[in-house]
Amino acid sequence: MSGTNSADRILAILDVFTEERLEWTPDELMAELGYSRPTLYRYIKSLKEAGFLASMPGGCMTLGPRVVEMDYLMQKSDRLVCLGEPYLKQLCDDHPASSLLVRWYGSKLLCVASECSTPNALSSYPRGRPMPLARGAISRAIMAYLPRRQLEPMIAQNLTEFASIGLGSTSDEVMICMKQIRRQGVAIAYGEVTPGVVGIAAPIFSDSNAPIAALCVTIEARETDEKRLERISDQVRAAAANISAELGKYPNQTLEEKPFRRQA
Amino acid sequence: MSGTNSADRILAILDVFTEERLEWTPDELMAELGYSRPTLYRYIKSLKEAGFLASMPGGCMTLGPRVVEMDYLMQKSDRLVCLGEPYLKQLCDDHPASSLLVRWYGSKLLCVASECSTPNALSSYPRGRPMPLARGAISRAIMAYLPRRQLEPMIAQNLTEFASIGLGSTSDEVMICMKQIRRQGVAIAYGEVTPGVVGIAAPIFSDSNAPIAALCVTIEARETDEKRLERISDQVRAAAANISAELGKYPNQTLEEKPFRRQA
DNA sequence: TGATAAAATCTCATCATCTGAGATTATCGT
DNA sequence: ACGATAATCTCAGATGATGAGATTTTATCA
Repeated sequence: MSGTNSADRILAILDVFTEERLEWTPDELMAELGYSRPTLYRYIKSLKEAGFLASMPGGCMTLGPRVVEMDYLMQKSDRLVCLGEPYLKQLCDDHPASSLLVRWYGSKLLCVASECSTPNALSSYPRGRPMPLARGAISRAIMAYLPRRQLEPMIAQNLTEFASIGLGSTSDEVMICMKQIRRQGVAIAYGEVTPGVVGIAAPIFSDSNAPIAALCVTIEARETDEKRLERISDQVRAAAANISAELGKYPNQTLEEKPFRRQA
Repeated sequence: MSGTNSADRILAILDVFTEERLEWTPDELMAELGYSRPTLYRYIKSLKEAGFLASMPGGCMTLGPRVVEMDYLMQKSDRLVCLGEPYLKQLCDDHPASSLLVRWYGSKLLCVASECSTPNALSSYPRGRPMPLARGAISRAIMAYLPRRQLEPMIAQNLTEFASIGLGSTSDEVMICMKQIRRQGVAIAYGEVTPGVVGIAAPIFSDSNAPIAALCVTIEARETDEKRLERISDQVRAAAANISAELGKYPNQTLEEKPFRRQA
């Protein structure tokens, strides 16, 4: 929880900047957060110096340039994105579809790269857009490969959700579905996230064989058929496998420096 | 400066995540930052809960999903970006060039949107890429419209830089250049940022008439001539004026709520 | 599966530093 | 230059941050 220590109180300031409200005056922030004037200004000063906030002409505060820069940094240095982008392009060339690369953050799924070959903006998923955690091909492609210890409580927690999709009403039934996904190498979901849109996703693994992301193609159900679906599945499976292999092949420099446990 | 208060110490953690080094183990962070183990873990916990950090499989820390989400939020809700994007596209359709929208953050210039109609990646400026503060058409297009109080110390500080570009060796001479930019409505720079590339930039104003951004077209010098340069200048000037006008026309909701000074 | 090592968290006494009311100074608009 | 608002400073009190070491949790391997 947040609120007892100053670390959380500082970071809480950034929470109030939402889509509905991207500009706040110091007085409004005082009212919203309940901080005293000097305290708030102290916090703001730190956040401004770090670039997370910026003052607009007029005294209003907004999110600062550091946010944009950090995202750029992450994107540019993200080997998953760099390796994956050509595959996204290829998939969109081959099919009237969207293709996305989605990262698994333990408690969040976040699109980190996407391509789109249809003018329809509905099916486009730009970078930064969060994804539902317990719905859709992406989520399942990753979950199916999680170790039991992580998977089981997760299934238990979202059992009603799984039941409503029709994956099964008990944990065991859902586990069987997951096993089947593992056998197939892809997860397919019909209209779970967007009605009328099919999602085909395959997991991407880090060099330690943990699923860290998924490659997904979404396509209008009426644009596709059995045959194309199979072709897409094959391509997605292969692309995800390639990306995984490449991710392991050239490990980050930091991994070399990182002390290996059993080495010492 | 940072370091005496815990606010800065927490935010300092995020500073060590650079392009060269995007993964850190807690022990490495301890060594780098000099924090004790419990303290560091307390900080990490707060940052992880806020989503600014995420632990990778293996215990390494990376920047977290919140960064990407916040950027998405900023981009999606940024009226400057939304209004400007059609103009960027238009300019790239009309010329073999890059067009960018650059925000002025007081102490930083940051590209917030860009288009590119040439395959040459050199001249492409993706979102998030910082720009040099005292060089190029963009910087000058904005500076020329700053109030004297801000402009004069800035010129004094970067006088050698201006001299090397040939804008003048004294503050007064540089001020004359700025005046000329104001008369022309655009700033043009020949190869100041990238050799062989011309930049044409015009300022964008907030509703309170402060320059908050610039629209810029960059084009290879050999792709252009006097005539085209003039045409681009006209277009850039007009587009920037249109964006400024639109920015003022539909103010953010928050501006309405914001207490007006003279109203009370 | 259980043993073992490493990682992460907890405990707690000390004291540094955070806090907030009010005064003061800087900044802005006319 | 003036008046009004915004931002910072001062300072005493006390809250909450800190770090050494113990402990628990998690991961690794036989």
